[in-house]
Amino acid sequence: MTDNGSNDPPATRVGRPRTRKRADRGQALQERPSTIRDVAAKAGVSVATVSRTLAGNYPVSDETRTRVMAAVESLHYVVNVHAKALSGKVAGPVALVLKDITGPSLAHVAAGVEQEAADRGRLSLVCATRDDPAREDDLVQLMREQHAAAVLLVGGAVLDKAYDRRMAGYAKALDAAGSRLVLVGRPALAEDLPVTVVDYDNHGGAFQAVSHLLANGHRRVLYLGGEAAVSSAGQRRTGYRDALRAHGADYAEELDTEGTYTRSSGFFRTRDALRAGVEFTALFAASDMVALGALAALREAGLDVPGDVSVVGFDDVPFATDLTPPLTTVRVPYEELGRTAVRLALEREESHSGNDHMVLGTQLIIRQSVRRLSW
Amino acid sequence: MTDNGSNDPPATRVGRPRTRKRADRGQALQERPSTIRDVAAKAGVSVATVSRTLAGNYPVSDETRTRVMAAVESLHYVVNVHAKALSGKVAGPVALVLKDITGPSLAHVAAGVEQEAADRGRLSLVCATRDDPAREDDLVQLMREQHAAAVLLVGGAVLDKAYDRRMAGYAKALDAAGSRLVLVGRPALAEDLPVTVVDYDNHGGAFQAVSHLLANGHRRVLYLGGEAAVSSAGQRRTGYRDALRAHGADYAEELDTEGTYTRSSGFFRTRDALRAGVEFTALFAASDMVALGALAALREAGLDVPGDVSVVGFDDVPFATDLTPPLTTVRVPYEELGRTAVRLALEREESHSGNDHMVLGTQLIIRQSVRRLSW
DNA sequence: TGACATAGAGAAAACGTTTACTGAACCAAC
DNA sequence: GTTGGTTCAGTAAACGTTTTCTCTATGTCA
Repeated sequence: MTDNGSNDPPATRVGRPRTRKRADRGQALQERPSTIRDVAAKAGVSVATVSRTLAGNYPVSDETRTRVMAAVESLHYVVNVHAKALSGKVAGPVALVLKDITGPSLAHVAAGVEQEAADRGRLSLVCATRDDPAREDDLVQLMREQHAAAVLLVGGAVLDKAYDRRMAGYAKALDAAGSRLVLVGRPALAEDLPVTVVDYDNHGGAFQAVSHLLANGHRRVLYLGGEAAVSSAGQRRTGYRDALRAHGADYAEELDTEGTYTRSSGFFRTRDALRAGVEFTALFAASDMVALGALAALREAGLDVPGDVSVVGFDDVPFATDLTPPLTTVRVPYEELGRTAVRLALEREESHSGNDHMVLGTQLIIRQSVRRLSW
Repeated sequence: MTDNGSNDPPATRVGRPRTRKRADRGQALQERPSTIRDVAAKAGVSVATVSRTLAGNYPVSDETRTRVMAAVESLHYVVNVHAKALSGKVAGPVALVLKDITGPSLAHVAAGVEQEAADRGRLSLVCATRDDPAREDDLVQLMREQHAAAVLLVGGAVLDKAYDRRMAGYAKALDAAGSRLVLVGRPALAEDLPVTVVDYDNHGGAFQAVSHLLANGHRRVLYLGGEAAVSSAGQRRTGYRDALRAHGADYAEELDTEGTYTRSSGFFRTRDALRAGVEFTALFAASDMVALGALAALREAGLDVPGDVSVVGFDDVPFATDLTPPLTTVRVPYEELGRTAVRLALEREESHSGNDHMVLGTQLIIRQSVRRLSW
């Protein structure tokens, strides 16, 4: 025994036994992916040299480079991102949290996000909450662990009393983990928090749409609005009311309906209004899906659009132009929305400053579902 | 100097200087996310204990647990996935590579993939190639580095001569990195390779559609097919031809057209056929987008559907039921396609065996765009 | 009371990279 | 000839976890 305190001197790390399970046959059967060490061994150089050769930011002799590359090739070596990330060389992904990627507008937001992220060398993670608010919590937590550079919560916020508090929690938690919360298509929060908000002009869009109808001589405009609890629905409704007021048109309770942003809601509300004998010459649907349902109900009732009733939608879904008649609607720059969200978040990550709140404009697309009323 | 070979004994790791840049003010300003070590220090325990407390798979005294949890809470600690992955505790994500998430069918595949992946505790990465075949190479390479459990190449394969070779390369490269290539909505490869293929019955769908038209008395069916190079287009075209032959109907060159799966291609091909005086009482569009264009062209020509011309589409896009008239079309189980792809790949990852090739059936959805021809 | 299991905790190896230090070899300049 | 700068390569620390050993204390059972 020496006077060495412990019973065994810690073996130097160099010779540590690699427990690699090599397939004995030539078959690439269940072989564990090769590491930079394997490459180094095969090329007869150190791991540092391999790393530097691959990074290409350090002088390496031609001869060494050739040997390393050959080894990489023959071993099918591919760098392990986790190890790379651990030593601080990998930028975090962009995480997209939405209700359901299947909706036409959300898909466009997703496309914009993916594009901008890819252009900036980031990966995109997407997760659907499927309308389960509890899942939003889980997903934010998950993305925090993933060290996402930005976590985008897109659309469909239900503004209950806990909403602001919940978002504040997300913002702080994500900030502490080094990532940024981005609210897309949701209103800004009251409190001053580490959060980026990219929204679009719901009020203005509705105002434009209704103004267009009023300018065409309509006085009684049925409004098929969204649910009060959904953030965008409130703004669109206010846009509707403000437009009426601004043009001195009649407001009537019976014209101002509320329901979900779905086709069936549009269908039944329109049918109910017709059956109840509510009078209207035009109809503004708070989403194109709702407009779709309304068109079906009007058709069923034997009414012509725009002959008997004029219709304006909201969203400009891709097939709006293929409906009968082609639908006049409010275009929302969904793709731009996604792109902007990513851009703002990543710019802030780089420069630690920048714009935190942006509201994109909407545009009325005039097609053939509105008729000029002449008395 | 002692006889120690090196000039400095390597300091024991315990006391290594942590270069943590602590914000001096109370503000959580630019503070680096806290690690398990910080938690351990704050709780006055070892990192091992913290890890075990959080994993919950090892006995820990109540008192210790409380202290650890308090530290976790106050430091906003969140585990670092990269470190976790490095020590082998994280399952790889599912990677989805597609042309453009905006297309209605691809969005549904993506939704299916995301759902199945989430149900199995995996994340979903999505990347768009934007029709740039070179990007496919890059993305496969990227996903290999990400250690994705499965890499799904979805739809839109251009079958040039290099296609099989390219896929073979992907399959082998991914396999060597421990992940699985899955071809979704693409035909199987000739060679025996580590690849999973999930396709749907393009031939059968087209056969059904055309048979339906023939059964309704139509003899001359204009076919608006896809580009020969696209994998699904060839199969659908063969389905069209086989149905004609099976029912003893006429085949005519002028009826068998080729173009892209786009609305405008459908529009112009239909218009051209009408202008050229090609005779047909029915029309089969190889995609609903093409059908949309065809409907527009027919409307423009003052022809009624299905009064003058019957129309069948392919895909069953969500709004097919809202067209005028509601479109009879072939439904493809896109969501199921995505789910199955993920399922097969992950089952294979677990059990190292399982089904490698699956073809999902299609279904003819009869609506109101086909009229029975009576002579 | 001794043998032995068990609960609870710590030290340190291992995961696969990148990179800050070193160091050797070579060359140019004084 | 020393000095000093380049070029190229190796050693080992660092990244943040998990987990295998160890070890101590505290039982329990005969």
